[in-house]
Amino acid sequence: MIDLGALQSLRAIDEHGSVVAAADALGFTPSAVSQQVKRLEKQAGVELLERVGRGVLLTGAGRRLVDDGARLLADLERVEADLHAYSRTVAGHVRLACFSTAMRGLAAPTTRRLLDAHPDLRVTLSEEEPWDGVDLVARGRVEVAVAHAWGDVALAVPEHVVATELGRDPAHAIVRRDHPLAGRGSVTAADLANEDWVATPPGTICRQWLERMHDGTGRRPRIAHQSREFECHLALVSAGLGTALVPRLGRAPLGDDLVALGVTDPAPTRTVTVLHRRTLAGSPAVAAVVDELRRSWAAAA
Amino acid sequence: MIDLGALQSLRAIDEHGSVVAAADALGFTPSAVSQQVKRLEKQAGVELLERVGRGVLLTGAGRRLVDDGARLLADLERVEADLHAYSRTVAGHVRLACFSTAMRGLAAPTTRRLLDAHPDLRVTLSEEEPWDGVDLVARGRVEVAVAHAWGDVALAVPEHVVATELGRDPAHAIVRRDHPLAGRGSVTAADLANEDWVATPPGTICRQWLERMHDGTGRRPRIAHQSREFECHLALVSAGLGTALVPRLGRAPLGDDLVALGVTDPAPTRTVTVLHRRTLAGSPAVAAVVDELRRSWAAAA
DNA sequence: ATCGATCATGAAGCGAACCTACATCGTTCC
DNA sequence: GGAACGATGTAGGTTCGCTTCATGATCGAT
Repeated sequence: MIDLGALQSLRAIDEHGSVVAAADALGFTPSAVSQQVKRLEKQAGVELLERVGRGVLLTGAGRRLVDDGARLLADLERVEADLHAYSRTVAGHVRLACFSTAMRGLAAPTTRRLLDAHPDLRVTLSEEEPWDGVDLVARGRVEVAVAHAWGDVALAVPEHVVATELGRDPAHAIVRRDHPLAGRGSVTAADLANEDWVATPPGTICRQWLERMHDGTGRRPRIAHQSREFECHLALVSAGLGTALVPRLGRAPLGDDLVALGVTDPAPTRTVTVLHRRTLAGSPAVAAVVDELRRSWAAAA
Repeated sequence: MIDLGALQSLRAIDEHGSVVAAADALGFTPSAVSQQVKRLEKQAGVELLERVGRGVLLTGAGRRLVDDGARLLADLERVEADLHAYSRTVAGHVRLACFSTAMRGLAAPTTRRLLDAHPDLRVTLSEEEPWDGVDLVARGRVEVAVAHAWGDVALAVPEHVVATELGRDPAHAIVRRDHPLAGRGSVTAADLANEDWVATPPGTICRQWLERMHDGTGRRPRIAHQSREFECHLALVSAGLGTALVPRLGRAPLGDDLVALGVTDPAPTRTVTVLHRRTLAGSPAVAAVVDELRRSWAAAA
């Protein structure tokens, strides 16, 4: 790899016109500068200096190297300066992991605003299963994650990760307007014991919550249809094929034929939290992302 | 200044996920990699790694440095590769010094063609007094110069500079169509002994030649008007204010009212040469510039 | 809960890299 | 032709950086 110290010396020779002057400017002896260039020539396999008279001149390759290298050295200084300014500027690359509905309902508009407000900020979104969020943050694969936990169960996070609660996101029972319960503003879990359900696949958190909701009734929910996408749930309900339990966050607008019912006893709500490593709290970029997520949540509520 | 070796180590830690794995990949011991990062932290004044569990993770500043540094390291490799390819590609920066008329008549169109043919080539033109050309090349201030010497006097060049003759450029006597000599295809210096001259200022090469042309006649030329610009000479001749001795190279098209007369005994011609350092002959960029100049000259002749 | 394995990092020592001092050679100017 | 100047070799010493070894901390398994 090219030695940047030697490259600086070569540039100084070009700038000051002689090895002596360059050495003088750099605080070295002329011999040192001469040896640096010789080493550079050896590892590059090209002649860089040419003796003419009692001085030296850059060869073609030498000039080329100085021209290109000047940009390189300038870039290096810029990187160094940026690093020093790191704790004062919102810039750099923040990776943000979200579960599906938070991606649609929260992260997408938030990121749009962030990029508009901070031109030097780069945000990369990735959709991840909610239970992976904590791990991704803890292992440093992402800077920020949006995760959720159903009900009151606090999210278990390692000591070096900090979780900020955004708020609670309720799930509503979605029924057709011609459904017997459609007129009620809210219903209890017991009211829904006999529904045919459109559910997410077994093992998903939403599915588990649907089953938990039936714990008090003594029977299992009747799963008539299943789909990963809540958009499909709405379509199935619309077609009169069952009832769906759909989180508010990221839910598409309901058609005129559908009604969302609040559910209580127990209330199916999930707690949405933002996660980041404790040390990254000092990063203005991470702080900006977390702040904007909180602001977006508050604005939507 | 940031140590690029340490930067590579930091990147390896990010890539491989641990100090041990990074050291393994780089052929170092884990201790060495750890110490490199420590040094980097000290000189940057920022924490770059954070211990979590029995491993490490990049801090915010660390990630920033790795992101920015990756581009830097890639640039460095590109520069190195370009240097190795130097002797095979027409690229880089060539500075070309020209005297005024060669700039207009030769260098401008030639450079246009060069840039079109070689997108990675950069050419910088500078107008210089002709007698400076040799010096500029010899001292490495420009890569290529176009110079001229009047008559048969060969240009004196140092041993490490090579001069390539492009050809000879005649000066014509410019007279009005109603001038008594206008009908003759060519005239002798003696024919012109009684003209009123439009000349360049004293000390210029063109002025010297005008005086030399009168050596055989036993008298000095009558300088009626003087101007640095040959464009002005033509205008003055047009206005019937005298006769001008104007080189063919770079001469603007003559109006219908003007006639150019060839001159002999002695013939005022200058030899135009291209100059470059001997070692730069190996540079494809310099070779391309010289070749194209020769081609342009041949095409114009 | 304990032991062993894994990982990062410190201290000590050694080797190589790199700079200084000095000498030499070529060039230029007086 | 000699003196000054500039570049570059050589020898030597200092410093820097890697390895070895030891320590502390954490995680997983028995």
